[in-house]
Amino acid sequence: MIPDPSRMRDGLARMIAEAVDRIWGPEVLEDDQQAEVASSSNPEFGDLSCQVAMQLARKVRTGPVEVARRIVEELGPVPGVSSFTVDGPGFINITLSGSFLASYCHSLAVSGLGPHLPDLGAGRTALVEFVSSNPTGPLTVGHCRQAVLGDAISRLLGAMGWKVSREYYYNDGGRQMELLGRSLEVRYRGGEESDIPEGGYRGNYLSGWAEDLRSEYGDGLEWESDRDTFVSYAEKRAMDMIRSDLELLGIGYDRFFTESELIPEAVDRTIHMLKRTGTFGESLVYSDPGSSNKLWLRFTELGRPQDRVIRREDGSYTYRMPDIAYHVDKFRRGYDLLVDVFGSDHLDTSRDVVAALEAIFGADEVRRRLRVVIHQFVTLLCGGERIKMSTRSGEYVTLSRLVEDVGSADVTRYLFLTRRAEAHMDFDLDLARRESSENPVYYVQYAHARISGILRTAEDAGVNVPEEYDPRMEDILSGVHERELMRLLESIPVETAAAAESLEPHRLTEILASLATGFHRFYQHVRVVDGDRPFESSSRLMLCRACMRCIADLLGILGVNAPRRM
RNA sequence: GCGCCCGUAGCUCAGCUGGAUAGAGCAGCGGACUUCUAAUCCGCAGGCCACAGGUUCGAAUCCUGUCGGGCGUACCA
Repeated sequence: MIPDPSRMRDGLARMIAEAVDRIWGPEVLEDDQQAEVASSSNPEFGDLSCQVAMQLARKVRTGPVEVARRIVEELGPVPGVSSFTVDGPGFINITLSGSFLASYCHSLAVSGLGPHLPDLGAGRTALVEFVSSNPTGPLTVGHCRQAVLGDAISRLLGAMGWKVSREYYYNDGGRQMELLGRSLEVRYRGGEESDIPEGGYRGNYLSGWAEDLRSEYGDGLEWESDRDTFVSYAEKRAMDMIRSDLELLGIGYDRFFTESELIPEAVDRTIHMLKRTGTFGESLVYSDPGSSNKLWLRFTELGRPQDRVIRREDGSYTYRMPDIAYHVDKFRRGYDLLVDVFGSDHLDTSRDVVAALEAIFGADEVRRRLRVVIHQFVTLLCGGERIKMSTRSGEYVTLSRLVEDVGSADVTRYLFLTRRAEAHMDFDLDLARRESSENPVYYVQYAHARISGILRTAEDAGVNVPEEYDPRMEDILSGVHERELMRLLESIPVETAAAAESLEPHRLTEILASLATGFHRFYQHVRVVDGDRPFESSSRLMLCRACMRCIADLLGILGVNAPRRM
């Protein structure tokens, strides 16, 4: 059996729980979680630790240190563990054996991180919706964060065994598109700035489209008769622009889903469902007292702050309604997991959508299958100035401009992923550019490139990593620096799984930084390739290769390249 | 006003389903290249974890309140 950190931890937790059962009886532990075995914070406390003794002390009326001692005594020797100690207020600290760590690292070196990541998805399907910006102009810095976040979450789930699809949903039939078409038409006929309607779009990109439109269709188009041409042309150009912006970051979708694919059947059906689900015999949907055509949804009945109009006087829907119908559609399509990635400006709407879904499918079902990630806004600092972004005014920093200014998709992606979604983010453009040689990304990539260099040197010297693990390697890797690096590698699969479970890709940047530091430190102290000592070289090379595979695999999950030379 | 998010080193941020001395990058200061890449490493300095209470054997982490900042509070999306 391949040595594996996750299995080792689970196994130890189970053994500890069983030991507790044998000593104090099965009713003492509330659940298996209580005996959880986690990474130790500090090497002097071993590799792993368990704090169950401190939690049990009161219940079994024994001091925590004594509780820990009895558990350790009951455990006896465990394969893969070199020692158990009781430290501090009652921690059970566990030191893994050199052979366990070395053979695990051999597996990493040969097969990479993949086989050691827990199969959380187990082939189940997930749909990740992100960006979903209406096609009215180029994507901005704000979308950039969401794009990178959604893509990284998708990759992360994919790495954990989920079958992931990415979807972009947009409204192609609403008032916004009408305004966009109208704004294009003004440019097309060479109208004045003041002709652009209230709420219309003023970006320069529209002039270019207008020119192209003229050369394609001539200059005889009229708003009254060719409305659809203007609108659909604008939509097409806008979506082309969005797609190519996303491509700059290496982001693609499995499907672009438009609102018109829903209307009218799906929306009507959804309204029907909501009508039937009212409590106290009262429908969730009710007509406006002043107009039979206008419909309200009784959100207050669902614990939301206020009722909302879902269908206007003229029969068109407000944005919440198709959004709910779209989510119903996604539920119906049978995905095991739905992930929505939204900016904080959509929080309120999202809550309403979730409330409506709970009314239709039941709260348990929704809680089990839908997870919403809300990220905070990005403030762009440029020349010490804060830039407020707005697509409509035409004043904004576009995603493509940003990627160009930062100078690299890798850097852009990585920098956006170093903060957790809920944290506000100041993105200092000057700093991103200026620091680009001493950037956290390059720090990590450099570790990868350095190891690649070692591998090249090793190849020239005829040193390689054997296909099969050789138990004698354990002795070579017993030095403090080797040991330290193996300890670090041991924690990676578990940490990665935790990042996936919480949908927090930023944790991978933390893992990568510590991995790179670990390697750089190791490199400083240990010579790997030594022509006179082939077995030593090969053993250490194995460790380097394990490290390199982990870095490459984790960077891959973030969508960042792992260069072999820098 | 109400709802959600945030407040940790000079700056940007990790750490938050409670645990053992609070971390990183940048900026500052001082060291280390005859070496598989110095885009590196080592050291120093820098903190009432916004504030006040509470729960606990134990709180940056959980609860309450206060003060700051962001977003939302549309028959726009």
